[in-house]
Amino acid sequence: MTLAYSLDDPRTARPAAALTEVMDRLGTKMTFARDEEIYAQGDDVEFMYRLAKGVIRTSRVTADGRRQVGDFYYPGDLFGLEVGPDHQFSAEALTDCEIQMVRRGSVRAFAGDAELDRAILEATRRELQRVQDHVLLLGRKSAREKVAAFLMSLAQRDPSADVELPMGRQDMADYLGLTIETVSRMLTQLQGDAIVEFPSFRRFHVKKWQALEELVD
Amino acid sequence: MTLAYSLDDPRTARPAAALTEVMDRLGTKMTFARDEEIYAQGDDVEFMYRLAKGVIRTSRVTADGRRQVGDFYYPGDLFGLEVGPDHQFSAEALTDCEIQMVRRGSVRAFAGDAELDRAILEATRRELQRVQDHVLLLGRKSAREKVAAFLMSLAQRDPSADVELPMGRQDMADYLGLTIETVSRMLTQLQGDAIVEFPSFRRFHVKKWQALEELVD
DNA sequence: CGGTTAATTGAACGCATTCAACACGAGTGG
DNA sequence: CCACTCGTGTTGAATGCGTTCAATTAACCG
Repeated sequence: MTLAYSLDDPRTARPAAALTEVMDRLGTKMTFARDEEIYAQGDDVEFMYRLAKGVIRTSRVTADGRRQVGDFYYPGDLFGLEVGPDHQFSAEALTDCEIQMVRRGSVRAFAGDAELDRAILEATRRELQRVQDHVLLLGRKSAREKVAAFLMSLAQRDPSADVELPMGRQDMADYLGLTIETVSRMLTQLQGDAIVEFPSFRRFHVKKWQALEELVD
Repeated sequence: MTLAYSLDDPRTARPAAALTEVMDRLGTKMTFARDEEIYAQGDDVEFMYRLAKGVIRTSRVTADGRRQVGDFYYPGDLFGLEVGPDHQFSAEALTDCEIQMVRRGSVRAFAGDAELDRAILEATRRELQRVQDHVLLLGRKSAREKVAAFLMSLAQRDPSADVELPMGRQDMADYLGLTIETVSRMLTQLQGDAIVEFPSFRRFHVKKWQALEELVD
């Protein structure tokens, strides 16, 4: 039932079965290497994408070179759902990726299926909600809270003991509206307070969930 | 044709005819007085709304009282398109308003009309794009640039010589992720540079479009 | 091992905030 | 018409958070 689906946490929700199925049938699976670009800012919007393996990042760059990371996408996530005609964001593979791609036109032609349209709408709505949370984070949170919220969201996605950070500090900074130095300082600070622990640069685990939650909202 | 429609500037685009028509047929027109609440954060998502007259603001407040304004809506705009089950934002009338309201269920029942679903999807997509622009503004722009971008967007909406500001300084600040004092300082600064002029607190016009554009991107 | 990139740390700076005082405008009543 | 008040906006001075610039350290990879 589609309604119950919409109640899910937008961070972890998965696209509706109808959509997944159609994409598998009509689309192509492609692989991208680490740091490869999937589409560029300004490209025509031609495809819909579902990430099967790996992690990707969307970002946009202003005329004078400032970069804003839109979001990070994990296996199961749809991305590239832009208004078009051309991409406002670029998408790059953070790790080696497998991506199911399907032409928009193919999906549209196959439609008439109201359930399919609904699934795309649901995916767009979840995207909207995530972006709105991002707005709150950028507009009204301190550096410490931003970094805490970011680690929290990763830890929620990946419930394993040790959470992997597929992105570097610069990506985190550009997502959070901070500099790498500030991100780094906040990470060591959170570690100093024994709230999280970093066995290596790209790996951490939460030690005090409650303290982290209090920082986040 | 729906495709051409999606190419429009999301700030000024209007909902597709199909949707407008259905909302008029099935909905009710209600009036709200200045400062009245249309729905509250946490309320069930029951309706879709189209603003007929006036200006409204959506906002959300964190547990510790920090406020983030989501957006401002003008006549013709759809709002309240949230993921549900309950509103993450509240909506308040900035001026006396007339609002066309229609139950989600009514729209859904009337559907089967693929065009209708498409129209809602389009509206959601435009909303998404606006929020994404908001992210860029909050994450990577200085106070001066934020205020300039805000005035710019208002001036584009309202092509008349004198643009009215339906919102107060606090609303602007909470939209831009700043304090009222900073907003005020930037306004006087932009006025000092003869880029804009304020004949009164709630009214301005652009004097140097080019200088303003350069500040915005 | 070096050589290279990424991350951390330190110190000085600057933009936006905070706290406080002041100005302005609208509304009310004498 | 003026005096008073209240809400809203502006301005000033001091503080502080995050940035900037620079140096150092750590990880990765041949």
